[in-house]
Amino acid sequence: MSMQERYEPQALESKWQSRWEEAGIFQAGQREGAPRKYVLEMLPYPSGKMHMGHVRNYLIGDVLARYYRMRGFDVLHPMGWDAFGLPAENAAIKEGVHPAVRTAENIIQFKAEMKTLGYAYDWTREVNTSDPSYYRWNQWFFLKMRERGLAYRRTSRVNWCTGCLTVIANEQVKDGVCERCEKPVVDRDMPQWAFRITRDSQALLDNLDTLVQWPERIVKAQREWIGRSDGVEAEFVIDGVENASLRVFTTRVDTIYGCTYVVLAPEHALTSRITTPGQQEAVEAFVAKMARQGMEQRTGPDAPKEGVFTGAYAVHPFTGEKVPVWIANFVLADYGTGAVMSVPAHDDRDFAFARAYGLPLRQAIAPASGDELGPVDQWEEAYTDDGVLVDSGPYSGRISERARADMGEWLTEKGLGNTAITYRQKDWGFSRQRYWGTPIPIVYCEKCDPQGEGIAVPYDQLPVTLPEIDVQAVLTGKGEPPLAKISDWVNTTCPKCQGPARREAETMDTFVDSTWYYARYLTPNEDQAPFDPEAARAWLPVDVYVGGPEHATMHLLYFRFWSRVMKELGLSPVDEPVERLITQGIVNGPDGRKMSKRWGNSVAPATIVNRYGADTARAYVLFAGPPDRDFDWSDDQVEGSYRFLKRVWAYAYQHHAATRDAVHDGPFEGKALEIRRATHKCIKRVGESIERLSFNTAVAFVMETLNTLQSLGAPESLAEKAAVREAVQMLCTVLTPIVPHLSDEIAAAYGAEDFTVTRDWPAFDPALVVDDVITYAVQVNGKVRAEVKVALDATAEQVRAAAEAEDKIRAALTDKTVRKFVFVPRRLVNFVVG
RNA sequence: GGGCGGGUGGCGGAACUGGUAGACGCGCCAGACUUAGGAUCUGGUACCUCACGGUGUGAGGGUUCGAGUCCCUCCCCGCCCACCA
Repeated sequence: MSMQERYEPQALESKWQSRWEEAGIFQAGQREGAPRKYVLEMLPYPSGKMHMGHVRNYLIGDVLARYYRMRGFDVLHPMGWDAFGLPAENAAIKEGVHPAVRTAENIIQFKAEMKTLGYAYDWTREVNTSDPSYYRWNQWFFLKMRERGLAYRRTSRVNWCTGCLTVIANEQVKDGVCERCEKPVVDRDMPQWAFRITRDSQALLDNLDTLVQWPERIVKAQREWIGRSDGVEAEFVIDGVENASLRVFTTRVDTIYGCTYVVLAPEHALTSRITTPGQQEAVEAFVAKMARQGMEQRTGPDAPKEGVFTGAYAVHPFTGEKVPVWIANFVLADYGTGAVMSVPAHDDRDFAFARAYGLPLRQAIAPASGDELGPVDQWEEAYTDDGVLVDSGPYSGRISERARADMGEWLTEKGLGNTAITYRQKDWGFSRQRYWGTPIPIVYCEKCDPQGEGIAVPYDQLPVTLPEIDVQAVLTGKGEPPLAKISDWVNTTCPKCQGPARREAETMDTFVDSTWYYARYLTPNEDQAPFDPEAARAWLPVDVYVGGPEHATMHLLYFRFWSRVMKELGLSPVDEPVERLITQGIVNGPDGRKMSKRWGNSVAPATIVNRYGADTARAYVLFAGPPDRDFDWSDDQVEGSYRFLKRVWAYAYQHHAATRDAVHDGPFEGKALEIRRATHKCIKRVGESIERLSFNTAVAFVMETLNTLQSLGAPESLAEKAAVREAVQMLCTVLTPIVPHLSDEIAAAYGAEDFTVTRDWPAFDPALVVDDVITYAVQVNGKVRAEVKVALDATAEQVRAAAEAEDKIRAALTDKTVRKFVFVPRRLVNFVVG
């Protein structure tokens, strides 16, 4: 095959893309008996256009997928669409286009754009989460989980827009007002569906230790998010109110003798019962104000501490003293018991609150060092460290840690409390008042289900599909949930009594869709189950999962939770869905700011592909820096990557005619040997770089190799020609994970009839990756004074002799005593002189 | 406030296990080919110094024959979480 002089990426790239597709080389499950690798990137929400973050994300997976294939694995590398969601629904409200229509258009565009980048996907497994054949299994999972008590209905707090008269998402609340109508947003308690993820809080926490190939920061973020605290609950009986007592949760029961009052969340069930008539007005006003504020405002970064006295007193379990009961904004109703004991001397928040309201301080802990802190009323801040208990009755003199254990035991014995473990993690509320999502397969029948708990739609009636709608009339973003407006959909018959019933009008959070999609790719057409458990045994867990670190605590926790559920249901063999997680950094604009419309600093992938070709885009994005690091876009560097590819092309072109048929069995000496050495070092280093995800250095090593080859000049002898031919072939081969189109084109020009990615990753010759002459640095007292070249296997004595023969070294050693001679094989020697 | 990253030439970055700091690329300088080049090729390029030599990885200290890398103290930048008792 001939080769043209100019590198013209556009034409050759689409040619190879179609050839790969025709040959079906990226379809998984074709390599009988080969070990398997499942490489996955987080599936995208199909907006109309890709951005550079997508390009980078998929590229990381793509390089690995191609590389593993060359390493002999049967690789599964699928792609699909997280197709439900808010943007399409918002667009529908604004423009009146049906979300399904818009989403379908977007998918076509997005997919076409992805294809221009040459990703090695198995498109035969494409999944669309908005397709009934997919979301029916969301419904199936929901019913299974409900049977197990893992999905339930509860009352919980939502953002209620006072203008739109509807529930809105957190992202739609800006500074306490609705971003659409700018009316105030308030908290409102409403019935919601939730998944009992907290059942597995401890397991999810424990299993983090097994995720050794996850980035430390993600593991830490999850640990923090689950937020286990070990402490005690202690009971405070309300003075003078029949059968009223409250429990506080504390991790610092050792400070309890310093407790001078207790504080409840305004929403605490006891608040209204214990408030004295004199305080009623103030308390009600405060509670009302809190309800108006919404959580954002109330507990935000610089919300001041505010509270009010209820008039009630509670009995301190240890001292029997009566301490006042307050309510305050900073106490959270949904954490611990919704009540805290206040120890202003030893807690920062309590200190600030006590100071603001003139409440008393009492010291209960002294520094273990014996340092005196002075009178507690004059403290500038709380003393929050552990220490030795003081003024703590029988516990005085004990150290904090011991005291905690002893006091917990005492409370348990007296029936005034118990040790307790609390988690920050909350159950996952997943119902949404949206149209564009999975319908929750529940109906309400007043006759069979007067409590309104919901009756499951029978499995054989799944899927409950979304009805056709008049977009303009239904998707208004206002009032009751869209589906509630479709009377012939929402009105149905009760599966139990066949009488009239209403369907649940809420839909599922789109995070449900992304909990298990990776398993759907295994058998995307399965219609008896979400997926075939047999295939799951073959392919799970996912070997490599690539996505943004912003998913640390939501998606990746839901995903792990769901994996456990799938195992319980006998569908999947594994607890943990993913072996190795890679989180990629952000691609910023050239100005260092996040690419966005606002700054006008976005660079569209399509622009780069059109101008330079996909391979340049690929090489640049990989070369720009390590995958987990952010980088700023640089047009100049793109140009540099393009230049590099042109140079590869030029080298191949230049020697094409003379070397493409050159065969030589050896020996290789002189220049031919140099060429081969460069080639084999390149194979070794690129492979090692890819293994450790250092794609930028992989590219750099190929550049370096090319520099070396070029400086060696045109081949003359047959041996040299054969060496150049090998060099070109190997360059194409090791470059194919990075720039696959260029690689295949050059390889074909050199006579290849295969695809480079279907080759085995080349083995390097170990004899060729070490030079036979080594340059040693010669140091005197740790400073480099000279270099010497010696044979590879030179002994310490030989290197020392060579070093001492250097003028500079001789001069530096004159009149000095060599106290020590350090020899580091193949690197340096150091004369330590005095 | 907490957690996690990160501070290395003019810039992006390299140095994987303590061993010649600055690979590779961009930019810049000089030259070649050119009517011209923002095309391509060749050479140079950490800083100070004419040179000998010296100085350099955010600052300061330490360990070591030897520190970008390990230890201690501190400063700055970015991201995430944030009144969780």
